[in-house]
Amino acid sequence: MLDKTFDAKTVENDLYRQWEESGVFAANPEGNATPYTIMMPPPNVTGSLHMGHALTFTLQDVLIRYHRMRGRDALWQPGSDHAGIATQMVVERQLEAQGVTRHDLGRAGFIDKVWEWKAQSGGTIQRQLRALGASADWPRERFTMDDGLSAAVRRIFVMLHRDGLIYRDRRLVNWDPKLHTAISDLEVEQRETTGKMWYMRYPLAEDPSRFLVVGTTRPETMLGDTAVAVHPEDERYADLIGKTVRLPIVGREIPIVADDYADPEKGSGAVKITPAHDFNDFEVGRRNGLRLINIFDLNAALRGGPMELYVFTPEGHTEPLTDAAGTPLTETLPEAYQGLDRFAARDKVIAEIEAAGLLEKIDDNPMTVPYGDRSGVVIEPWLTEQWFVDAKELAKEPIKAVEEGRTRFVPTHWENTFFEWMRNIQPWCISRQIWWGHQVPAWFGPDGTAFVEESEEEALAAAETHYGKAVELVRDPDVLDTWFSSALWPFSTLGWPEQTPDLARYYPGDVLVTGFDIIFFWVARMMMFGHYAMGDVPFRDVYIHALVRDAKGQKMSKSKGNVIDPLDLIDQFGTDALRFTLAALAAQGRDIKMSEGRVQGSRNFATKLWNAARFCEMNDCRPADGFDPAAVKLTLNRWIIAKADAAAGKVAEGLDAYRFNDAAGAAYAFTWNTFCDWFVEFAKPLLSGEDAAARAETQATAAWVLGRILVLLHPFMPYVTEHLWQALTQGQGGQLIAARWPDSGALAAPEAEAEMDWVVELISTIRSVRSEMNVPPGGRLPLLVKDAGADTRQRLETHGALIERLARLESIALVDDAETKGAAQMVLGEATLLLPLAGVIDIDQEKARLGRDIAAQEKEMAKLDKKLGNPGFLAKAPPEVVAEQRERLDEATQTRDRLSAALARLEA
RNA sequence: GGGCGCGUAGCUCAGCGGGAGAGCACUCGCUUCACACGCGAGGGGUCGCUGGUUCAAUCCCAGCCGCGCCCA
Repeated sequence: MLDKTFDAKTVENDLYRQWEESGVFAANPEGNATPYTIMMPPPNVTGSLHMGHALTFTLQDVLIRYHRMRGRDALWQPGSDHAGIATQMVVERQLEAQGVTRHDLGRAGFIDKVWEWKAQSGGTIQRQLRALGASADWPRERFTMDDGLSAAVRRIFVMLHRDGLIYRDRRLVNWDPKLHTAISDLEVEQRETTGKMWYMRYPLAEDPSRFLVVGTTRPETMLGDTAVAVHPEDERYADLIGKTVRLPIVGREIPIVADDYADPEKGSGAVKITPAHDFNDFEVGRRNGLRLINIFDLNAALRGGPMELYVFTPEGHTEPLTDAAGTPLTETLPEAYQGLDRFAARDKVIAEIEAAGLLEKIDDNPMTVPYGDRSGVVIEPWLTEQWFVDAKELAKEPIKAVEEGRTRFVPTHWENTFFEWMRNIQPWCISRQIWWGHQVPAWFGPDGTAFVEESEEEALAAAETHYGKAVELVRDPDVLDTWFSSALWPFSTLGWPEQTPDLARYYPGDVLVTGFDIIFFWVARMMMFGHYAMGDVPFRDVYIHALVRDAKGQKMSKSKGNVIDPLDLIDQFGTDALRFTLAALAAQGRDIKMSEGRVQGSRNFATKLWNAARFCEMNDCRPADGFDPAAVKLTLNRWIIAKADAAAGKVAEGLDAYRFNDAAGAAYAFTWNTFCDWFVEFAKPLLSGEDAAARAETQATAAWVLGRILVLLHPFMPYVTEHLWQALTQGQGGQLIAARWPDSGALAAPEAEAEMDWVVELISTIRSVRSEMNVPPGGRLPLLVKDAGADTRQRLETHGALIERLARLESIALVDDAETKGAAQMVLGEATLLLPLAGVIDIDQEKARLGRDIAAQEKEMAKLDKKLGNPGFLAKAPPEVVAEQRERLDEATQTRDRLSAALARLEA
């Protein structure tokens, strides 16, 4: 016997272990079934489960469980990524607590520490995923730093390099002065602030009494200015183009150039150009052949010693500027500035400019400032040599694939975001100046020539060929962006570069499920590398889900203190409740506002289901051997079977279209509002009645429908459904997770449906009037039915017992002409229902009620009359629509007439 | 400034060319033999505003107002 409520805590762990140990999560590469593949977006190894994870992994698990039940060979590939910067920071912080730096340990020693840390703390999220019920193929779990995946990184790096799609270049990168590494554009957060615009006067070299006023938000960079730009059509400055100004403080003579970048409307119309410290200025420098001077060191402090000068090559790259003898040319900053932090330098520059009378004015200026998303410090555009991926070239195939629908975004509007980014993509800086990650497979010879190979041996061999003798090589110390290895995930996890059977079978995946925030970081890059390495899309569909927010719609964040921990919700309401809530709220294109109340509602639903099962158990509703749902006799049973069949169709339709909310809603509505609210109540008289055949059929039907419900709800609520399945079949039904999802559509029964819908309406009508007339809930009344047609008579005959029970009637009688004095009257179809309420009924109240009903019908009639009186409507609307409106008018008219007759009788 | 999305019942949201829906909240009633994490009955909406297309607009189009996100 089942307990009174479902206690999630007592069953979840055991059931999960049972599933996992039975091997049902595993893909079956040897089988004949068509694969269904989802590559789990690998969570960060330092991560722990937050609400966003809970959503994304719930939806993936729903899909995986659904398709597994449909008979597909489901592969859900789990794993995690090594999160280069984040992990290195975590481990460094730990070391710091012991007073040790990574430099004390050395590179190899530090990396050992990271692996130690991973062994201890790296499995957190995998445990939490299990708590969430995630049915991933755990023995296949991969980590981006695994040997195989690392080999894949080296292989594709070498391939891309040979194809010229990876190259080394000296250009501006986003430099994080705290972490001492380059980061990609995507790792830079643009924050809105109100800064200042300082206007400085630069004296003309040939006439120091004349000035050019330049505006800047970063005065300290003036130390690296190599030009001033004005707009070519700006008449104010036309005569100055080609002349030079003398840079204050430094004394450098720099040209005045004409470039569209200078906006005549903005400030003075003249703009200082610092090509080594601003992305826009870099482009101006390239167009105008300007010099570059890198004035900052890796801490973004002003440099001490001599600073090299660079120039642009005709190809747009940069190279050191040398004298005729090939000796690099340098400059040195004024001594007072050397070693100053960038912000201290700013103050000093302004003070000195002001003291020299060269400060024109200072304005407030709304602007965006770049911050490192990991370090939180202001990012410095910095001139340095890095490895880049030619993203523009690699983007071509993915763009085509989306244009041609070979990869489909759901909802489709994310295509725009994807196209927008992919068509304007910049070179991707992939090298990082940290230790934890895949070290760049490049070795440098004595003259700086790079040998890019998969191993040191190959590099040495290549170098020997190149130099004609064996030489010593130094490996590039940098590592690759974590996303570089994550981009290989859809095929590296399947064994690539080996041509494994798994790779042939499970690539490409069916769907990638993720949030929009990593479309660029990850989705786009998987598509680039997938096409490059595999010649095909990495997945057919990309389902982009919403962000989970708090109940007020605010983004959850630790600093706001509004984070809801999914594990707390699981603890309070059970995993099924959390999962069902997330799925039911996952409507396309709208963010999810999570609140405890919603989860509580889902918990209540689980309890409702539990109690329905308990009812079945108490009434000996057990699955019958050889039960054929198409062969049942009783209308009631044919009706609920048809409804269950339709519900299965709706759930499947929802899931097939990634409409999780529709799917969850359909299962919920059928379970609660059809099965529990009506069928169970209808079944009661039969289950306790004398007719053994009817009882047996109803028991078997109830068990069958409950089984269907468990199947339909299993993807959403795996624990309670599995537990009930095994309890109700007493272990004879196997595991629900491995049960077959039903085909639907073959069990429709329109006549049974019409009949039972009529019964429902009859009971509802009587209940409504009882309530309105304040009939005591326990009081049983006789029901008189006037003008009943053949169908009505037959239906009353068939369902009399349950109508009496649910409408609380003492009897049902057919009458020709009834004593209506003191009776409440209702119209249902052709028949009029009378509830004699002599002594109870307030005649005036009843008249008013009938009057309201009549008015409502007449309002409807007026609306339909108007529509049907419109010649345009009759001429242009589809005939079936016109017919439907006519029918509705007829119905309303007849109902109105019967209500009027009832009113007349009351007044007689 | 560019792009995307959203304004429907008190709240959170479905619906998206032909009868305004759900959950929660609210009101009233209920020890009805599965369930008070429940049962029954209700109240509540010029479907942001203004135009247009259409026989017909909450739904399609345009503009406006308000809100959010992304990018510059």
